[in-house]
Amino acid sequence: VWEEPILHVDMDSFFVEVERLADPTLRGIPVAVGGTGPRGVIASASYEARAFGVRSAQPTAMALQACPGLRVVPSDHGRYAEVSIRVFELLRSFTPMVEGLSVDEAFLDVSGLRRHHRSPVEVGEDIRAGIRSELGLPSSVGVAATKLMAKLASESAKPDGLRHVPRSGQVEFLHSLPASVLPGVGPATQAALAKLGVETVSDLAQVPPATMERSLGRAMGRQLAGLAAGIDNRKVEPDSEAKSLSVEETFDLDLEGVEVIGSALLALAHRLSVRLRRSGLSGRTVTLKVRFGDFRTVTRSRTIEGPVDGWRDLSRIAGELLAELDAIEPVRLLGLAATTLEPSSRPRQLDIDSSQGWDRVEDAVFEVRSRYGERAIRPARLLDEDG
DNA sequence: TCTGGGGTCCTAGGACCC
DNA sequence: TCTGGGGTCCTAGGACCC
Repeated sequence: VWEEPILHVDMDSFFVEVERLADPTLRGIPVAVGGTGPRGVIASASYEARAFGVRSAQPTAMALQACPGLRVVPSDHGRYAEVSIRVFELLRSFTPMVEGLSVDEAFLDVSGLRRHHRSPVEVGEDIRAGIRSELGLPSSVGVAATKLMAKLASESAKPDGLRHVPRSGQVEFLHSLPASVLPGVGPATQAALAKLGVETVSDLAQVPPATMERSLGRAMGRQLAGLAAGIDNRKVEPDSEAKSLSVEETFDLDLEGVEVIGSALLALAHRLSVRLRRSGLSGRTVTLKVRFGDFRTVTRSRTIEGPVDGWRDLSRIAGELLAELDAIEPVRLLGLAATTLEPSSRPRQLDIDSSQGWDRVEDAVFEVRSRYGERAIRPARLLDEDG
């Protein structure tokens, strides 16, 4: 039986490397992928750019200050999604026990591969070689006994490397690290931990679990107490169903005026509807998100009896939720989410119903769009905006 | 330099039911 | 007349992750 059967596979600077496949002049220089507008942020930075302090989630303007020669490439998520599908196909050709964490990251349980491989490390090297030869992309792999250790191992293997953390050495490896490496420990939790005098994982291991639960909450306290002690029983769970679908947009300039805001909301409803229908899903809960000029952010949601996936319904509910807010200007961001998802059945109604005519129109519109692209047909209100 | 977009999970309060 | 405990659902906000 293999002692360390968990692999964490993580693509290196994924968006940047996909862009480099298409444009080799981007190799060997500081490059970042992200928003190029006035409010853009960096999504992925090359290692050459990281040497200048460029980081993901950093405002693009700030990245350019830090690294004046930086090439910033606008992101193309459709293409990254296509490459991601090929990466996951390759991973699943090794084992079905693949749990995706994002477009460029996955856990694998390779326990079942003992007949064909000498060790989990050999599986990891085969995976890296496959991603390199079939897709032309670099990746890093962590091999360990648990998810936590495998993830930390891949992190320390980057870029383009593999690290194996044997079960016997894992506590020592873990305790030397800052507490912020643990999953769920971000800025707020870090500050709470600092009040308890905790900086490293070994500090954390000294704190009584009851104290942790009191200052961090029940779930987080329990989880961290366990992880610090090296206990991580989380299994690799092959992919589960989506719980929400959402779209949002930050505008280059804050929106003012109900007409303008209404049009923007309609555009979002339309985008969300397309994504729901492509996924064959409908939502029973619609959530409107509004970020104001001062960055204050509020959400308003409504759960309804029958699920919706059409832009007319989404737009109407979003408009009603918007009307419930008193001061709505200026608007920096609008977002729309569908949750409490269920598969769309969309049975044909035989009786005459006021919604039927519109359902048929939406079906026809959907058909044309899926054949000619999203922009082929849009609500008339959107035409003067971008088309 | 000024803060993206797409997600997941947790908490807490209130409504409602048994 | 006053007071239960538990479970589920809904809403809003927040932390976190990539």
